[in-house]
Amino acid sequence: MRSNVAKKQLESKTASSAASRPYRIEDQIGYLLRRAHQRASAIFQTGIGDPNITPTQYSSLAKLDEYTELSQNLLGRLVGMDKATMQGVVRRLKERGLVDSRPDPGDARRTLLSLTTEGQRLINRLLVNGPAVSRETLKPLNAQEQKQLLDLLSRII
Amino acid sequence: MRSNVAKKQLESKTASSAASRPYRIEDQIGYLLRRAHQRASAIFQTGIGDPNITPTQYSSLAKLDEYTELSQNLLGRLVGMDKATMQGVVRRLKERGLVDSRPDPGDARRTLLSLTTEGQRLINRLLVNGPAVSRETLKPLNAQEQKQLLDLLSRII
DNA sequence: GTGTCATCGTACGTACACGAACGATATGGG
DNA sequence: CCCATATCGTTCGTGTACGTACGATGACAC
Repeated sequence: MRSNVAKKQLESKTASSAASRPYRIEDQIGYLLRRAHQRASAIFQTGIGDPNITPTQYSSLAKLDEYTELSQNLLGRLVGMDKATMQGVVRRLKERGLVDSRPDPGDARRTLLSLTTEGQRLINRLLVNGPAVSRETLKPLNAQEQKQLLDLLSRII
Repeated sequence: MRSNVAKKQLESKTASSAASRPYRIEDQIGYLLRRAHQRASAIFQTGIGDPNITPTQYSSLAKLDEYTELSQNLLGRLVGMDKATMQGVVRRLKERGLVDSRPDPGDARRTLLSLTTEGQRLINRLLVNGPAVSRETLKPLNAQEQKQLLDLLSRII
């Protein structure tokens, strides 16, 4: 009841200014990002070619393919993951024999990660499907809009 | 080694067509959505006014404020959450005394959810901060770009 | 060399997110 | 009325995601 009064007051107040519309959850950037990320993950899972590989695992394997050898911490920074999160991702990849680790000879705090032969073989295969997954996710937009969306997203990160 | 050969072949192949650039993880829509969602969540957590309320809990409380009473399943559809995920969110909100439930008199499968007095008071307070959180998240973009991003995101959901 | 401070990896707790399986209930066709 | 089918909510398992705290190591000042 108190809220209804408050809401009505807010509505009449904002209705007068054309620029600000009423606050709706569905129009908020955080909500839209959550939903869009959900859909992208679902498309990834069905299209990447291995249902047991997650988006974060895929990013990690792809970065190791690119750099050959990386410390766990640096890998985390490159793929935008917290070190605590990275720890879990790496542990699972090691358990599956996709990633190997050895102590850094120059810095005893570091663990150097690299792909195993099997991990190399897997990421080579998955990378083929990557473009199709992105294409499917962006399908509702035309080429110019797709480019724009990627640009806008990278600017709010 | 095998991958390096493959990568070079891919590069030289795609370099010839101007439209398709080399495949980089950082430019993929899924990766950008994950990073953008991370940042939005972080801003939400520090700005919404209660560090113990998560974005999904906030959406749920806001929808209950809007509709007064909803079944758990319908609430899940309105905020874009799986029923299994919804179950955990609702359980935590009930444990904290923010949400109440009663059996649907007309359908014994359903549970009707509503805000408690405390839940109503909390969401009224948090909704005040909602616009500032969205504003901060979109800060790197100008007004037209902000509008465009919201439009593009809603179209790929 | 010693103390101070930062960095790296680990461990624990909390909270999404979803697939799969399950039991209870509802609904429509026969 | 009865059965097939669908829906609703729960439970289990796996995997992010992050805050916090911790111990080991490294870097640097003094």
